[in-house]
Amino acid sequence: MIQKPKGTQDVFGVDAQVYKYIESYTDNFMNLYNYGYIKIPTFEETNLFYRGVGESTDIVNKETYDFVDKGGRNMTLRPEFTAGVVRNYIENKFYSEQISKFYYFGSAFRYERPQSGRLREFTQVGVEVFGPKSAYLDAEVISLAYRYLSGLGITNLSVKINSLGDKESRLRYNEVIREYLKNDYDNLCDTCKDRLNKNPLRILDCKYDGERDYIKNAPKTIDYLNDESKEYFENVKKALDLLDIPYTVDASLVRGLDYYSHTVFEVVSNIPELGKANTLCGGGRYDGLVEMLDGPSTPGVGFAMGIERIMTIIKELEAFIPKDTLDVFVMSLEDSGFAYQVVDDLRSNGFSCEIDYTGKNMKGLWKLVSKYEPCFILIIGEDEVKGDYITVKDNNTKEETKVKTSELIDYLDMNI
RNA sequence: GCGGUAUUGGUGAAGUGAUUAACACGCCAGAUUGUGGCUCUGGUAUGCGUGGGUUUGAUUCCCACAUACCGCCCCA
Repeated sequence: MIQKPKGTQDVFGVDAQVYKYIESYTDNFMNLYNYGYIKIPTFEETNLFYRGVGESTDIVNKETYDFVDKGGRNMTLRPEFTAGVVRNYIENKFYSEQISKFYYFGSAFRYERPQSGRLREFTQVGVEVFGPKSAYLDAEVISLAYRYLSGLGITNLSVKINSLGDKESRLRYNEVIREYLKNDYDNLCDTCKDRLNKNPLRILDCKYDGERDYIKNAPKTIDYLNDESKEYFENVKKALDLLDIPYTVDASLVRGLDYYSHTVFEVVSNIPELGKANTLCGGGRYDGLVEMLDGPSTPGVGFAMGIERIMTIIKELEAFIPKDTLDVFVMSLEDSGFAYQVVDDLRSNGFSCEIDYTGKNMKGLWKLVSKYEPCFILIIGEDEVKGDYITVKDNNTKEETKVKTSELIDYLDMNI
């Protein structure tokens, strides 16, 4: 028997309802903020992710699904969306506009060891905004993430923010941290020794070294921001206060991807079912990325969140109660096939409708009624066909009414 | 990629080196051929993740592989 590939899942039943609910909620919600839906390719040239996400990241180093297509091209299944959205922005020359706001919703792929809340094919929803560099915009994106999640009924959220500063601040900070860690080099874990050269910021984020006091007391990026970066960060915080978004500044928050600058943030949930996979949303500002991918220098800001983790919470909190709303169940007690015509007619008129196809007797048909819980039950037997009427039973009041066949649609319209 | 635990029907599961693999839910049929969700009766794994091995005999022991979950790592 062929099984589904490792780290993938079939989504059906209640899960599928929750998934579709989130999807349509997303469309409505993003419309409120005037973000436009964008659908980008599931795979791109491998190089895009190398340059966009960053060669020093694990995502690109060892977690991508790479393949060579029949034309000999190196391709990669998208491990995230930002690089692809930026590529689209540049390729379609959206930079002729003052501002571009996009949102996306779809699968991303990472070759990882699966665990709960961590899949090889997983679903991300996210936004990217290009053009203006405004603290209000950073705050909009953060508040959007927060309100999106609370709008889904998720209550136990916390927002963490930090600033990495601009390029100048970051370079200066890198020197400071390297100097600070010079004496501690031998105590660092192997990955952090490597990080010291490539991306020293990440050491603060290390689960192992990050727990040691020496690292906890290490210089923080926010202490080495230049005046401009410092002011920008202050303005973001002010804007968040203005919007009444609760947040905490977490100086050790640096995010794993290379492209971030200035504002970085995460939204985490503290419900135990998520375990360690409790980061619902991660994002920030990436002012250098468009330029890095051969576009004109353009500021950008965005985030991504994981739908599967959101689904876990929604189900746990019972924030979403799925309802089967079948309008009508049709019972056929004669064999002219007339009942099937009625079903077709009802569906054409916008009523959700079901009928039995397995030739059940009365008992079995009523069992189906119990299962589907329709609003109305139509009984079509020989008497009805002969008399040109249909017996309509209201499943709430249990009252039965004889309705002329030609007046059935009107009757249901008035009573449903 | 490293370490650990697990894998029995549609589902939740009990169980044993050798006769019919418990129990419960679900599903199917009947009691009840024009009114149900209750009850009762019967049916429902030629099989115990896959492939090897040990054995007179393995679902039970051993090995490998696969998958799931937990920890590490990483992140959504």
